Amino acid sequence: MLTLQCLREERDRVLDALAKRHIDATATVDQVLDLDAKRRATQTELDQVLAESNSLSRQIGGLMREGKKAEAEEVKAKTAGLKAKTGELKDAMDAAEQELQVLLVSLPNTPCGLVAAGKTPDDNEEVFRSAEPQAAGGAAKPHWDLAKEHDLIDFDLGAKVTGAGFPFYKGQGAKLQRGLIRFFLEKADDAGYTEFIPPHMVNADSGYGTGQLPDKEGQMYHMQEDNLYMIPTAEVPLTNIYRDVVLQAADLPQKICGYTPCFRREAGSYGKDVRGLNRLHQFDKVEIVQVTHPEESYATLDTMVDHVKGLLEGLELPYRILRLCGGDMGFTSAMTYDFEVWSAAQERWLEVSSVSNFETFQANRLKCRFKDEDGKNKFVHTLNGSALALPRIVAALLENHQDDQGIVIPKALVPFVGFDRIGG
RNA sequence: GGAGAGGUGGCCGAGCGGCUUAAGGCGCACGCCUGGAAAGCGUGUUGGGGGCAACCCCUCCAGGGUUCGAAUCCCUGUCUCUCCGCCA
Repeated sequence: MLTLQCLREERDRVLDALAKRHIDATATVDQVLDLDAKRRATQTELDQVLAESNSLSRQIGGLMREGKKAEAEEVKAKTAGLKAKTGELKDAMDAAEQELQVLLVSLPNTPCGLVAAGKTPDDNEEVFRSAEPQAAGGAAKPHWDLAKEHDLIDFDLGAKVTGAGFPFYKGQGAKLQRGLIRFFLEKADDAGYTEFIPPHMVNADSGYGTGQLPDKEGQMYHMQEDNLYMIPTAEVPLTNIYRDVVLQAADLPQKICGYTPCFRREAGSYGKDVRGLNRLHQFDKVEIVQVTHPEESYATLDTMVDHVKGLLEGLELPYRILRLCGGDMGFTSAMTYDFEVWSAAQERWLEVSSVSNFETFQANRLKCRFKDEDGKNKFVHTLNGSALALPRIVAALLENHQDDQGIVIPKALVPFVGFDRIGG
């Protein structure tokens, strides 16, 4: 959520930035500023009435103590009408505040200066590309065939037991999952991230804190009975650790990570690129999260990008990095880098990681602050990144590292999975 | 699921409907004292909002209610703890 202060002081900059998302927020922002002014005027008036009411009550208290009952009754008469008035003003305040909140929550984050104004994924800027993918020349088998051939993943069984998009991993396929998770967690540990195993369900406050609610309500599985949400990413429980927290400047940066399964309804995307591991309702992911000083966050974003690069290089996969354009960026992000790996059989790029700086957008909702040099509480910046999401990595590993007999496991991964090839 | 107890500042811990605009202690910060320190003394120490400012308002788990006045009384919710039941 954008801060009121920012809208008040930098209205034009905010509007320009939001224009990169192809949103004309002029009407909304001006309405916010109008409501804000109204709210403040009402508050001033309310404060005056409350001050008078408090003062009279104190007088009555004093008189009662001295036993001057008649005089107390006289003062009491003066309080008539004050209550109705405070009630009215409070209602006006609440109404203005609620309206304000609805509008504020509807505004996405402002893209940072480097972000281009494009509209579609085609307008994303490629900022890095690894060694060229090998031209398979149509010989490469798709991962769903390889998975079946080597009995690694059973999609039909998942469909029977749960539904489409919930596969079973078997034998070496299961070991590969477990090995990849360990590989990613060890690398995060080496980079100084503290590991957490968070809950896989969260309450509505947490969903709101990281921005899934109310914007993406329909994308999460909801347990109606207990009003809990299955996490769509570890970002939600991990970042919400910092909800309602005031940190010391010396505590920054906070670096944490965690492995969780992720649950996504993917409503509205049926039939689109859903073959094999391309799009699942449940998948595994290791997430890295940092909470930083506002001046450090973009340098931190670069180190997180480097971390993910290191992982993909360890897996010897061809990949590229995109800086998302305004039109393709998530609601809460100020800048996002997407990582895509090459699918040798599908002959297209698959997104495997998204690394974002949210600046104060989440911190404002989370009320996560730190005490700055002057002892004042200021909002931190939050960042996160997938490091990494498993299914498409598995797809790319199978497709890119296949040979005549089976699949070669990249050297760096061998100690974690416990074998150096599948098949053959 | 049943029964009971309880949520007060950074922490501990008092709190009779009005001298509580939250006692006292610990911790922390600053100052005095000291050759330096400890002790001692003094001052400050939740967060949010309004006002150019003096200052004012809100904040004792959350939301309602009673009252001129609520940390205190009533209702609802929530979380924690103890016991019983069930259970990996």
